Amino acid sequence: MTKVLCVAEKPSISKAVAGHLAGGQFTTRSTSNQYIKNYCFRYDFGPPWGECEVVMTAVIGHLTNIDFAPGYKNWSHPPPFTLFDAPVITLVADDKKAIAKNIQDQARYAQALFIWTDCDREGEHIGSEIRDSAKKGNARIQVKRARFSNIERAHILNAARNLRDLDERQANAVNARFALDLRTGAAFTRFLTTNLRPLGGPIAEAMISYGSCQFPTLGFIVDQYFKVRNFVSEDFWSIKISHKKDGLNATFSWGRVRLFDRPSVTILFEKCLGAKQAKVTKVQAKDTKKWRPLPLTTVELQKMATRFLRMTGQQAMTVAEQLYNKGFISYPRTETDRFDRGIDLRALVQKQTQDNRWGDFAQNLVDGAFKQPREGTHDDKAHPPIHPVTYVASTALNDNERQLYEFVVRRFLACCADDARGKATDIEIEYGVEKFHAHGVIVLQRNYLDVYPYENWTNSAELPHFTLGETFTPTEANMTEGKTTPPSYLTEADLIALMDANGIGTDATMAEHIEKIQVRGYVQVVDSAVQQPDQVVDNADIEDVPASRGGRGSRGGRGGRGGQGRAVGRGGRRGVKVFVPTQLGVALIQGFDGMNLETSLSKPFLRKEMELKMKLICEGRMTQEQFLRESIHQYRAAFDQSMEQLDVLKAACRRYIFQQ
DNA sequence: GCAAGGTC
Repeated sequence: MTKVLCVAEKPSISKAVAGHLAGGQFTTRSTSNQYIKNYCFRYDFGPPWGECEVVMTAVIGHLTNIDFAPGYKNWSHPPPFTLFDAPVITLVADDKKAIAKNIQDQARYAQALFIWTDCDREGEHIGSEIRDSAKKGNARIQVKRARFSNIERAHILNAARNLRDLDERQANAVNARFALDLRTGAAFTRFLTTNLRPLGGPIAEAMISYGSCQFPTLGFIVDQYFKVRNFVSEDFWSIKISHKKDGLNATFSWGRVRLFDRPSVTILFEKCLGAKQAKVTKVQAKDTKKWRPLPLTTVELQKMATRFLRMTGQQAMTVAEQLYNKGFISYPRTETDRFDRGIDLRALVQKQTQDNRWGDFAQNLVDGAFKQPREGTHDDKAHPPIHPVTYVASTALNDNERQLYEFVVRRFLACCADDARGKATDIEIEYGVEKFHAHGVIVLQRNYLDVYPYENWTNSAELPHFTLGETFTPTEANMTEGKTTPPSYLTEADLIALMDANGIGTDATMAEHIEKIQVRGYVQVVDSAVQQPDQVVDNADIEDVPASRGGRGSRGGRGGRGGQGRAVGRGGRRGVKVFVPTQLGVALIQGFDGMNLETSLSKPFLRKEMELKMKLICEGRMTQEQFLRESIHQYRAAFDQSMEQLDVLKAACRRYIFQQ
């Protein structure tokens, strides 16, 4: 009988797949790694394999790592620039040796190796590592790969009958990234650390690292810092009308919103008052709805956890992993925001009916209110959206686990419920020559909102009844004045959103990068209520520094970030944690920006370009060698310029760290 | 002692 070795990317998958293939009939053998088990069973893979004796096992992520050859361990000799073309070696990490050995040993007895790693780029690369280990034990072993994106039984059985080949290109793309990140990271880190430490003071013993993800992340925070500091507040004036009728109040806002010139507003306001009567020019009532949320991705989970659960992204991921490892929720690292049609969502909803917090809501879904969730546009083809897989009572969980599990469940139930529905009314009036409008919503059916307290429909005010052509004298008409407010610093949710939009890091690593730049002393987390108040137009010395994205508060300045932020009052949001750069963080970004490198290291573009080139490798339109030649050349040029202009960097450090 | 990517 054909003997087959199956290897998954993580222990949980090997267990789940073995369970499906063996139909529960397998024997378990432990290995010398405490997390890895070998599952033995029989399975018919169909032609050409037929009935096989199977050993199913796993790795724990990547098996190997790359490093420089021994002659390049010293930080100053040979000089860092040599790292751009120093020889690198691939090694099995110490803590992975037993895992690699297990695969090598098992391969000896097998005619075929079936790889069950995640179906993404990293998974393809891990597959190639598994293959290399297996071939050390059995050079002639045949290698195949299963393609699957969830661990539903039917899906897994289908994958087992339709084995493919490993995608060498994707593995190569990952190889290329590894090599480039190592060379650039090590070269710049050694260069910065050895050259800036002599300046003394707080950085005398600091490790000053560069990384293709940590620097752009720091860049976002420094950018925002200058946007806040360079913000110039402007006075504006507006007109507000309100009218009481039938015991209800309607507030009308001005068609021009606001103007930055007081005399003009005064004249317009007086014209309004002179008209005495306002006339209703439009009455529109229409059905409206507030959309239920999309299925949950990692990025969204982190954003929500930092906003509503008082956790950092890093904590949220740790807790999510615990819940996943205990079998309560699905795999927590996913970019996918759409469920495969094959997944039995109703069955998952059913499991939640026993809870005394959301059980009734779940029961109502089961009884007919269930709606197939909305489908987002992201699909990593490796994992489904995050969802609860079994019910767990809150008493079996610790505080953080309970909170996060509750969020995952509520989010899932909200996805499977109907949109909230309401009636929106828009009233437009003319008062003198000026137009004003009022908008009101009445919520008719809360639907998903009943199970999802993280959202509400708050702008819902019921308007009095108006008829077209009706005239009235407003109860109140006022000229108001205000000041544009500065944008606020980035919250962790903002930062994660920026990283996501710019392709910095992956779902699994974003939180780590944010953590890293704190550990390095580049940024700090502070309470926005403490930081915010005095951030308007002080420090004339940096007045001339252009904020790179968006610039100063524009006329009508919305006080948002990138156009999508909430307008935040001058006092900031009390208790909200925000990121501000340290003097070192500002010095590094200003220093690098001051050197005017052809390719900026503090902006996300370089990383984006690398992602693009990795895609080209995957599509066969670029080779790994070509990628490395071009990218290394590019970074090498930036490195040479940095060496030449080291003084600019040092000056920035002196200026920001020593205030000279 | 350096990166970023897996996963425990």
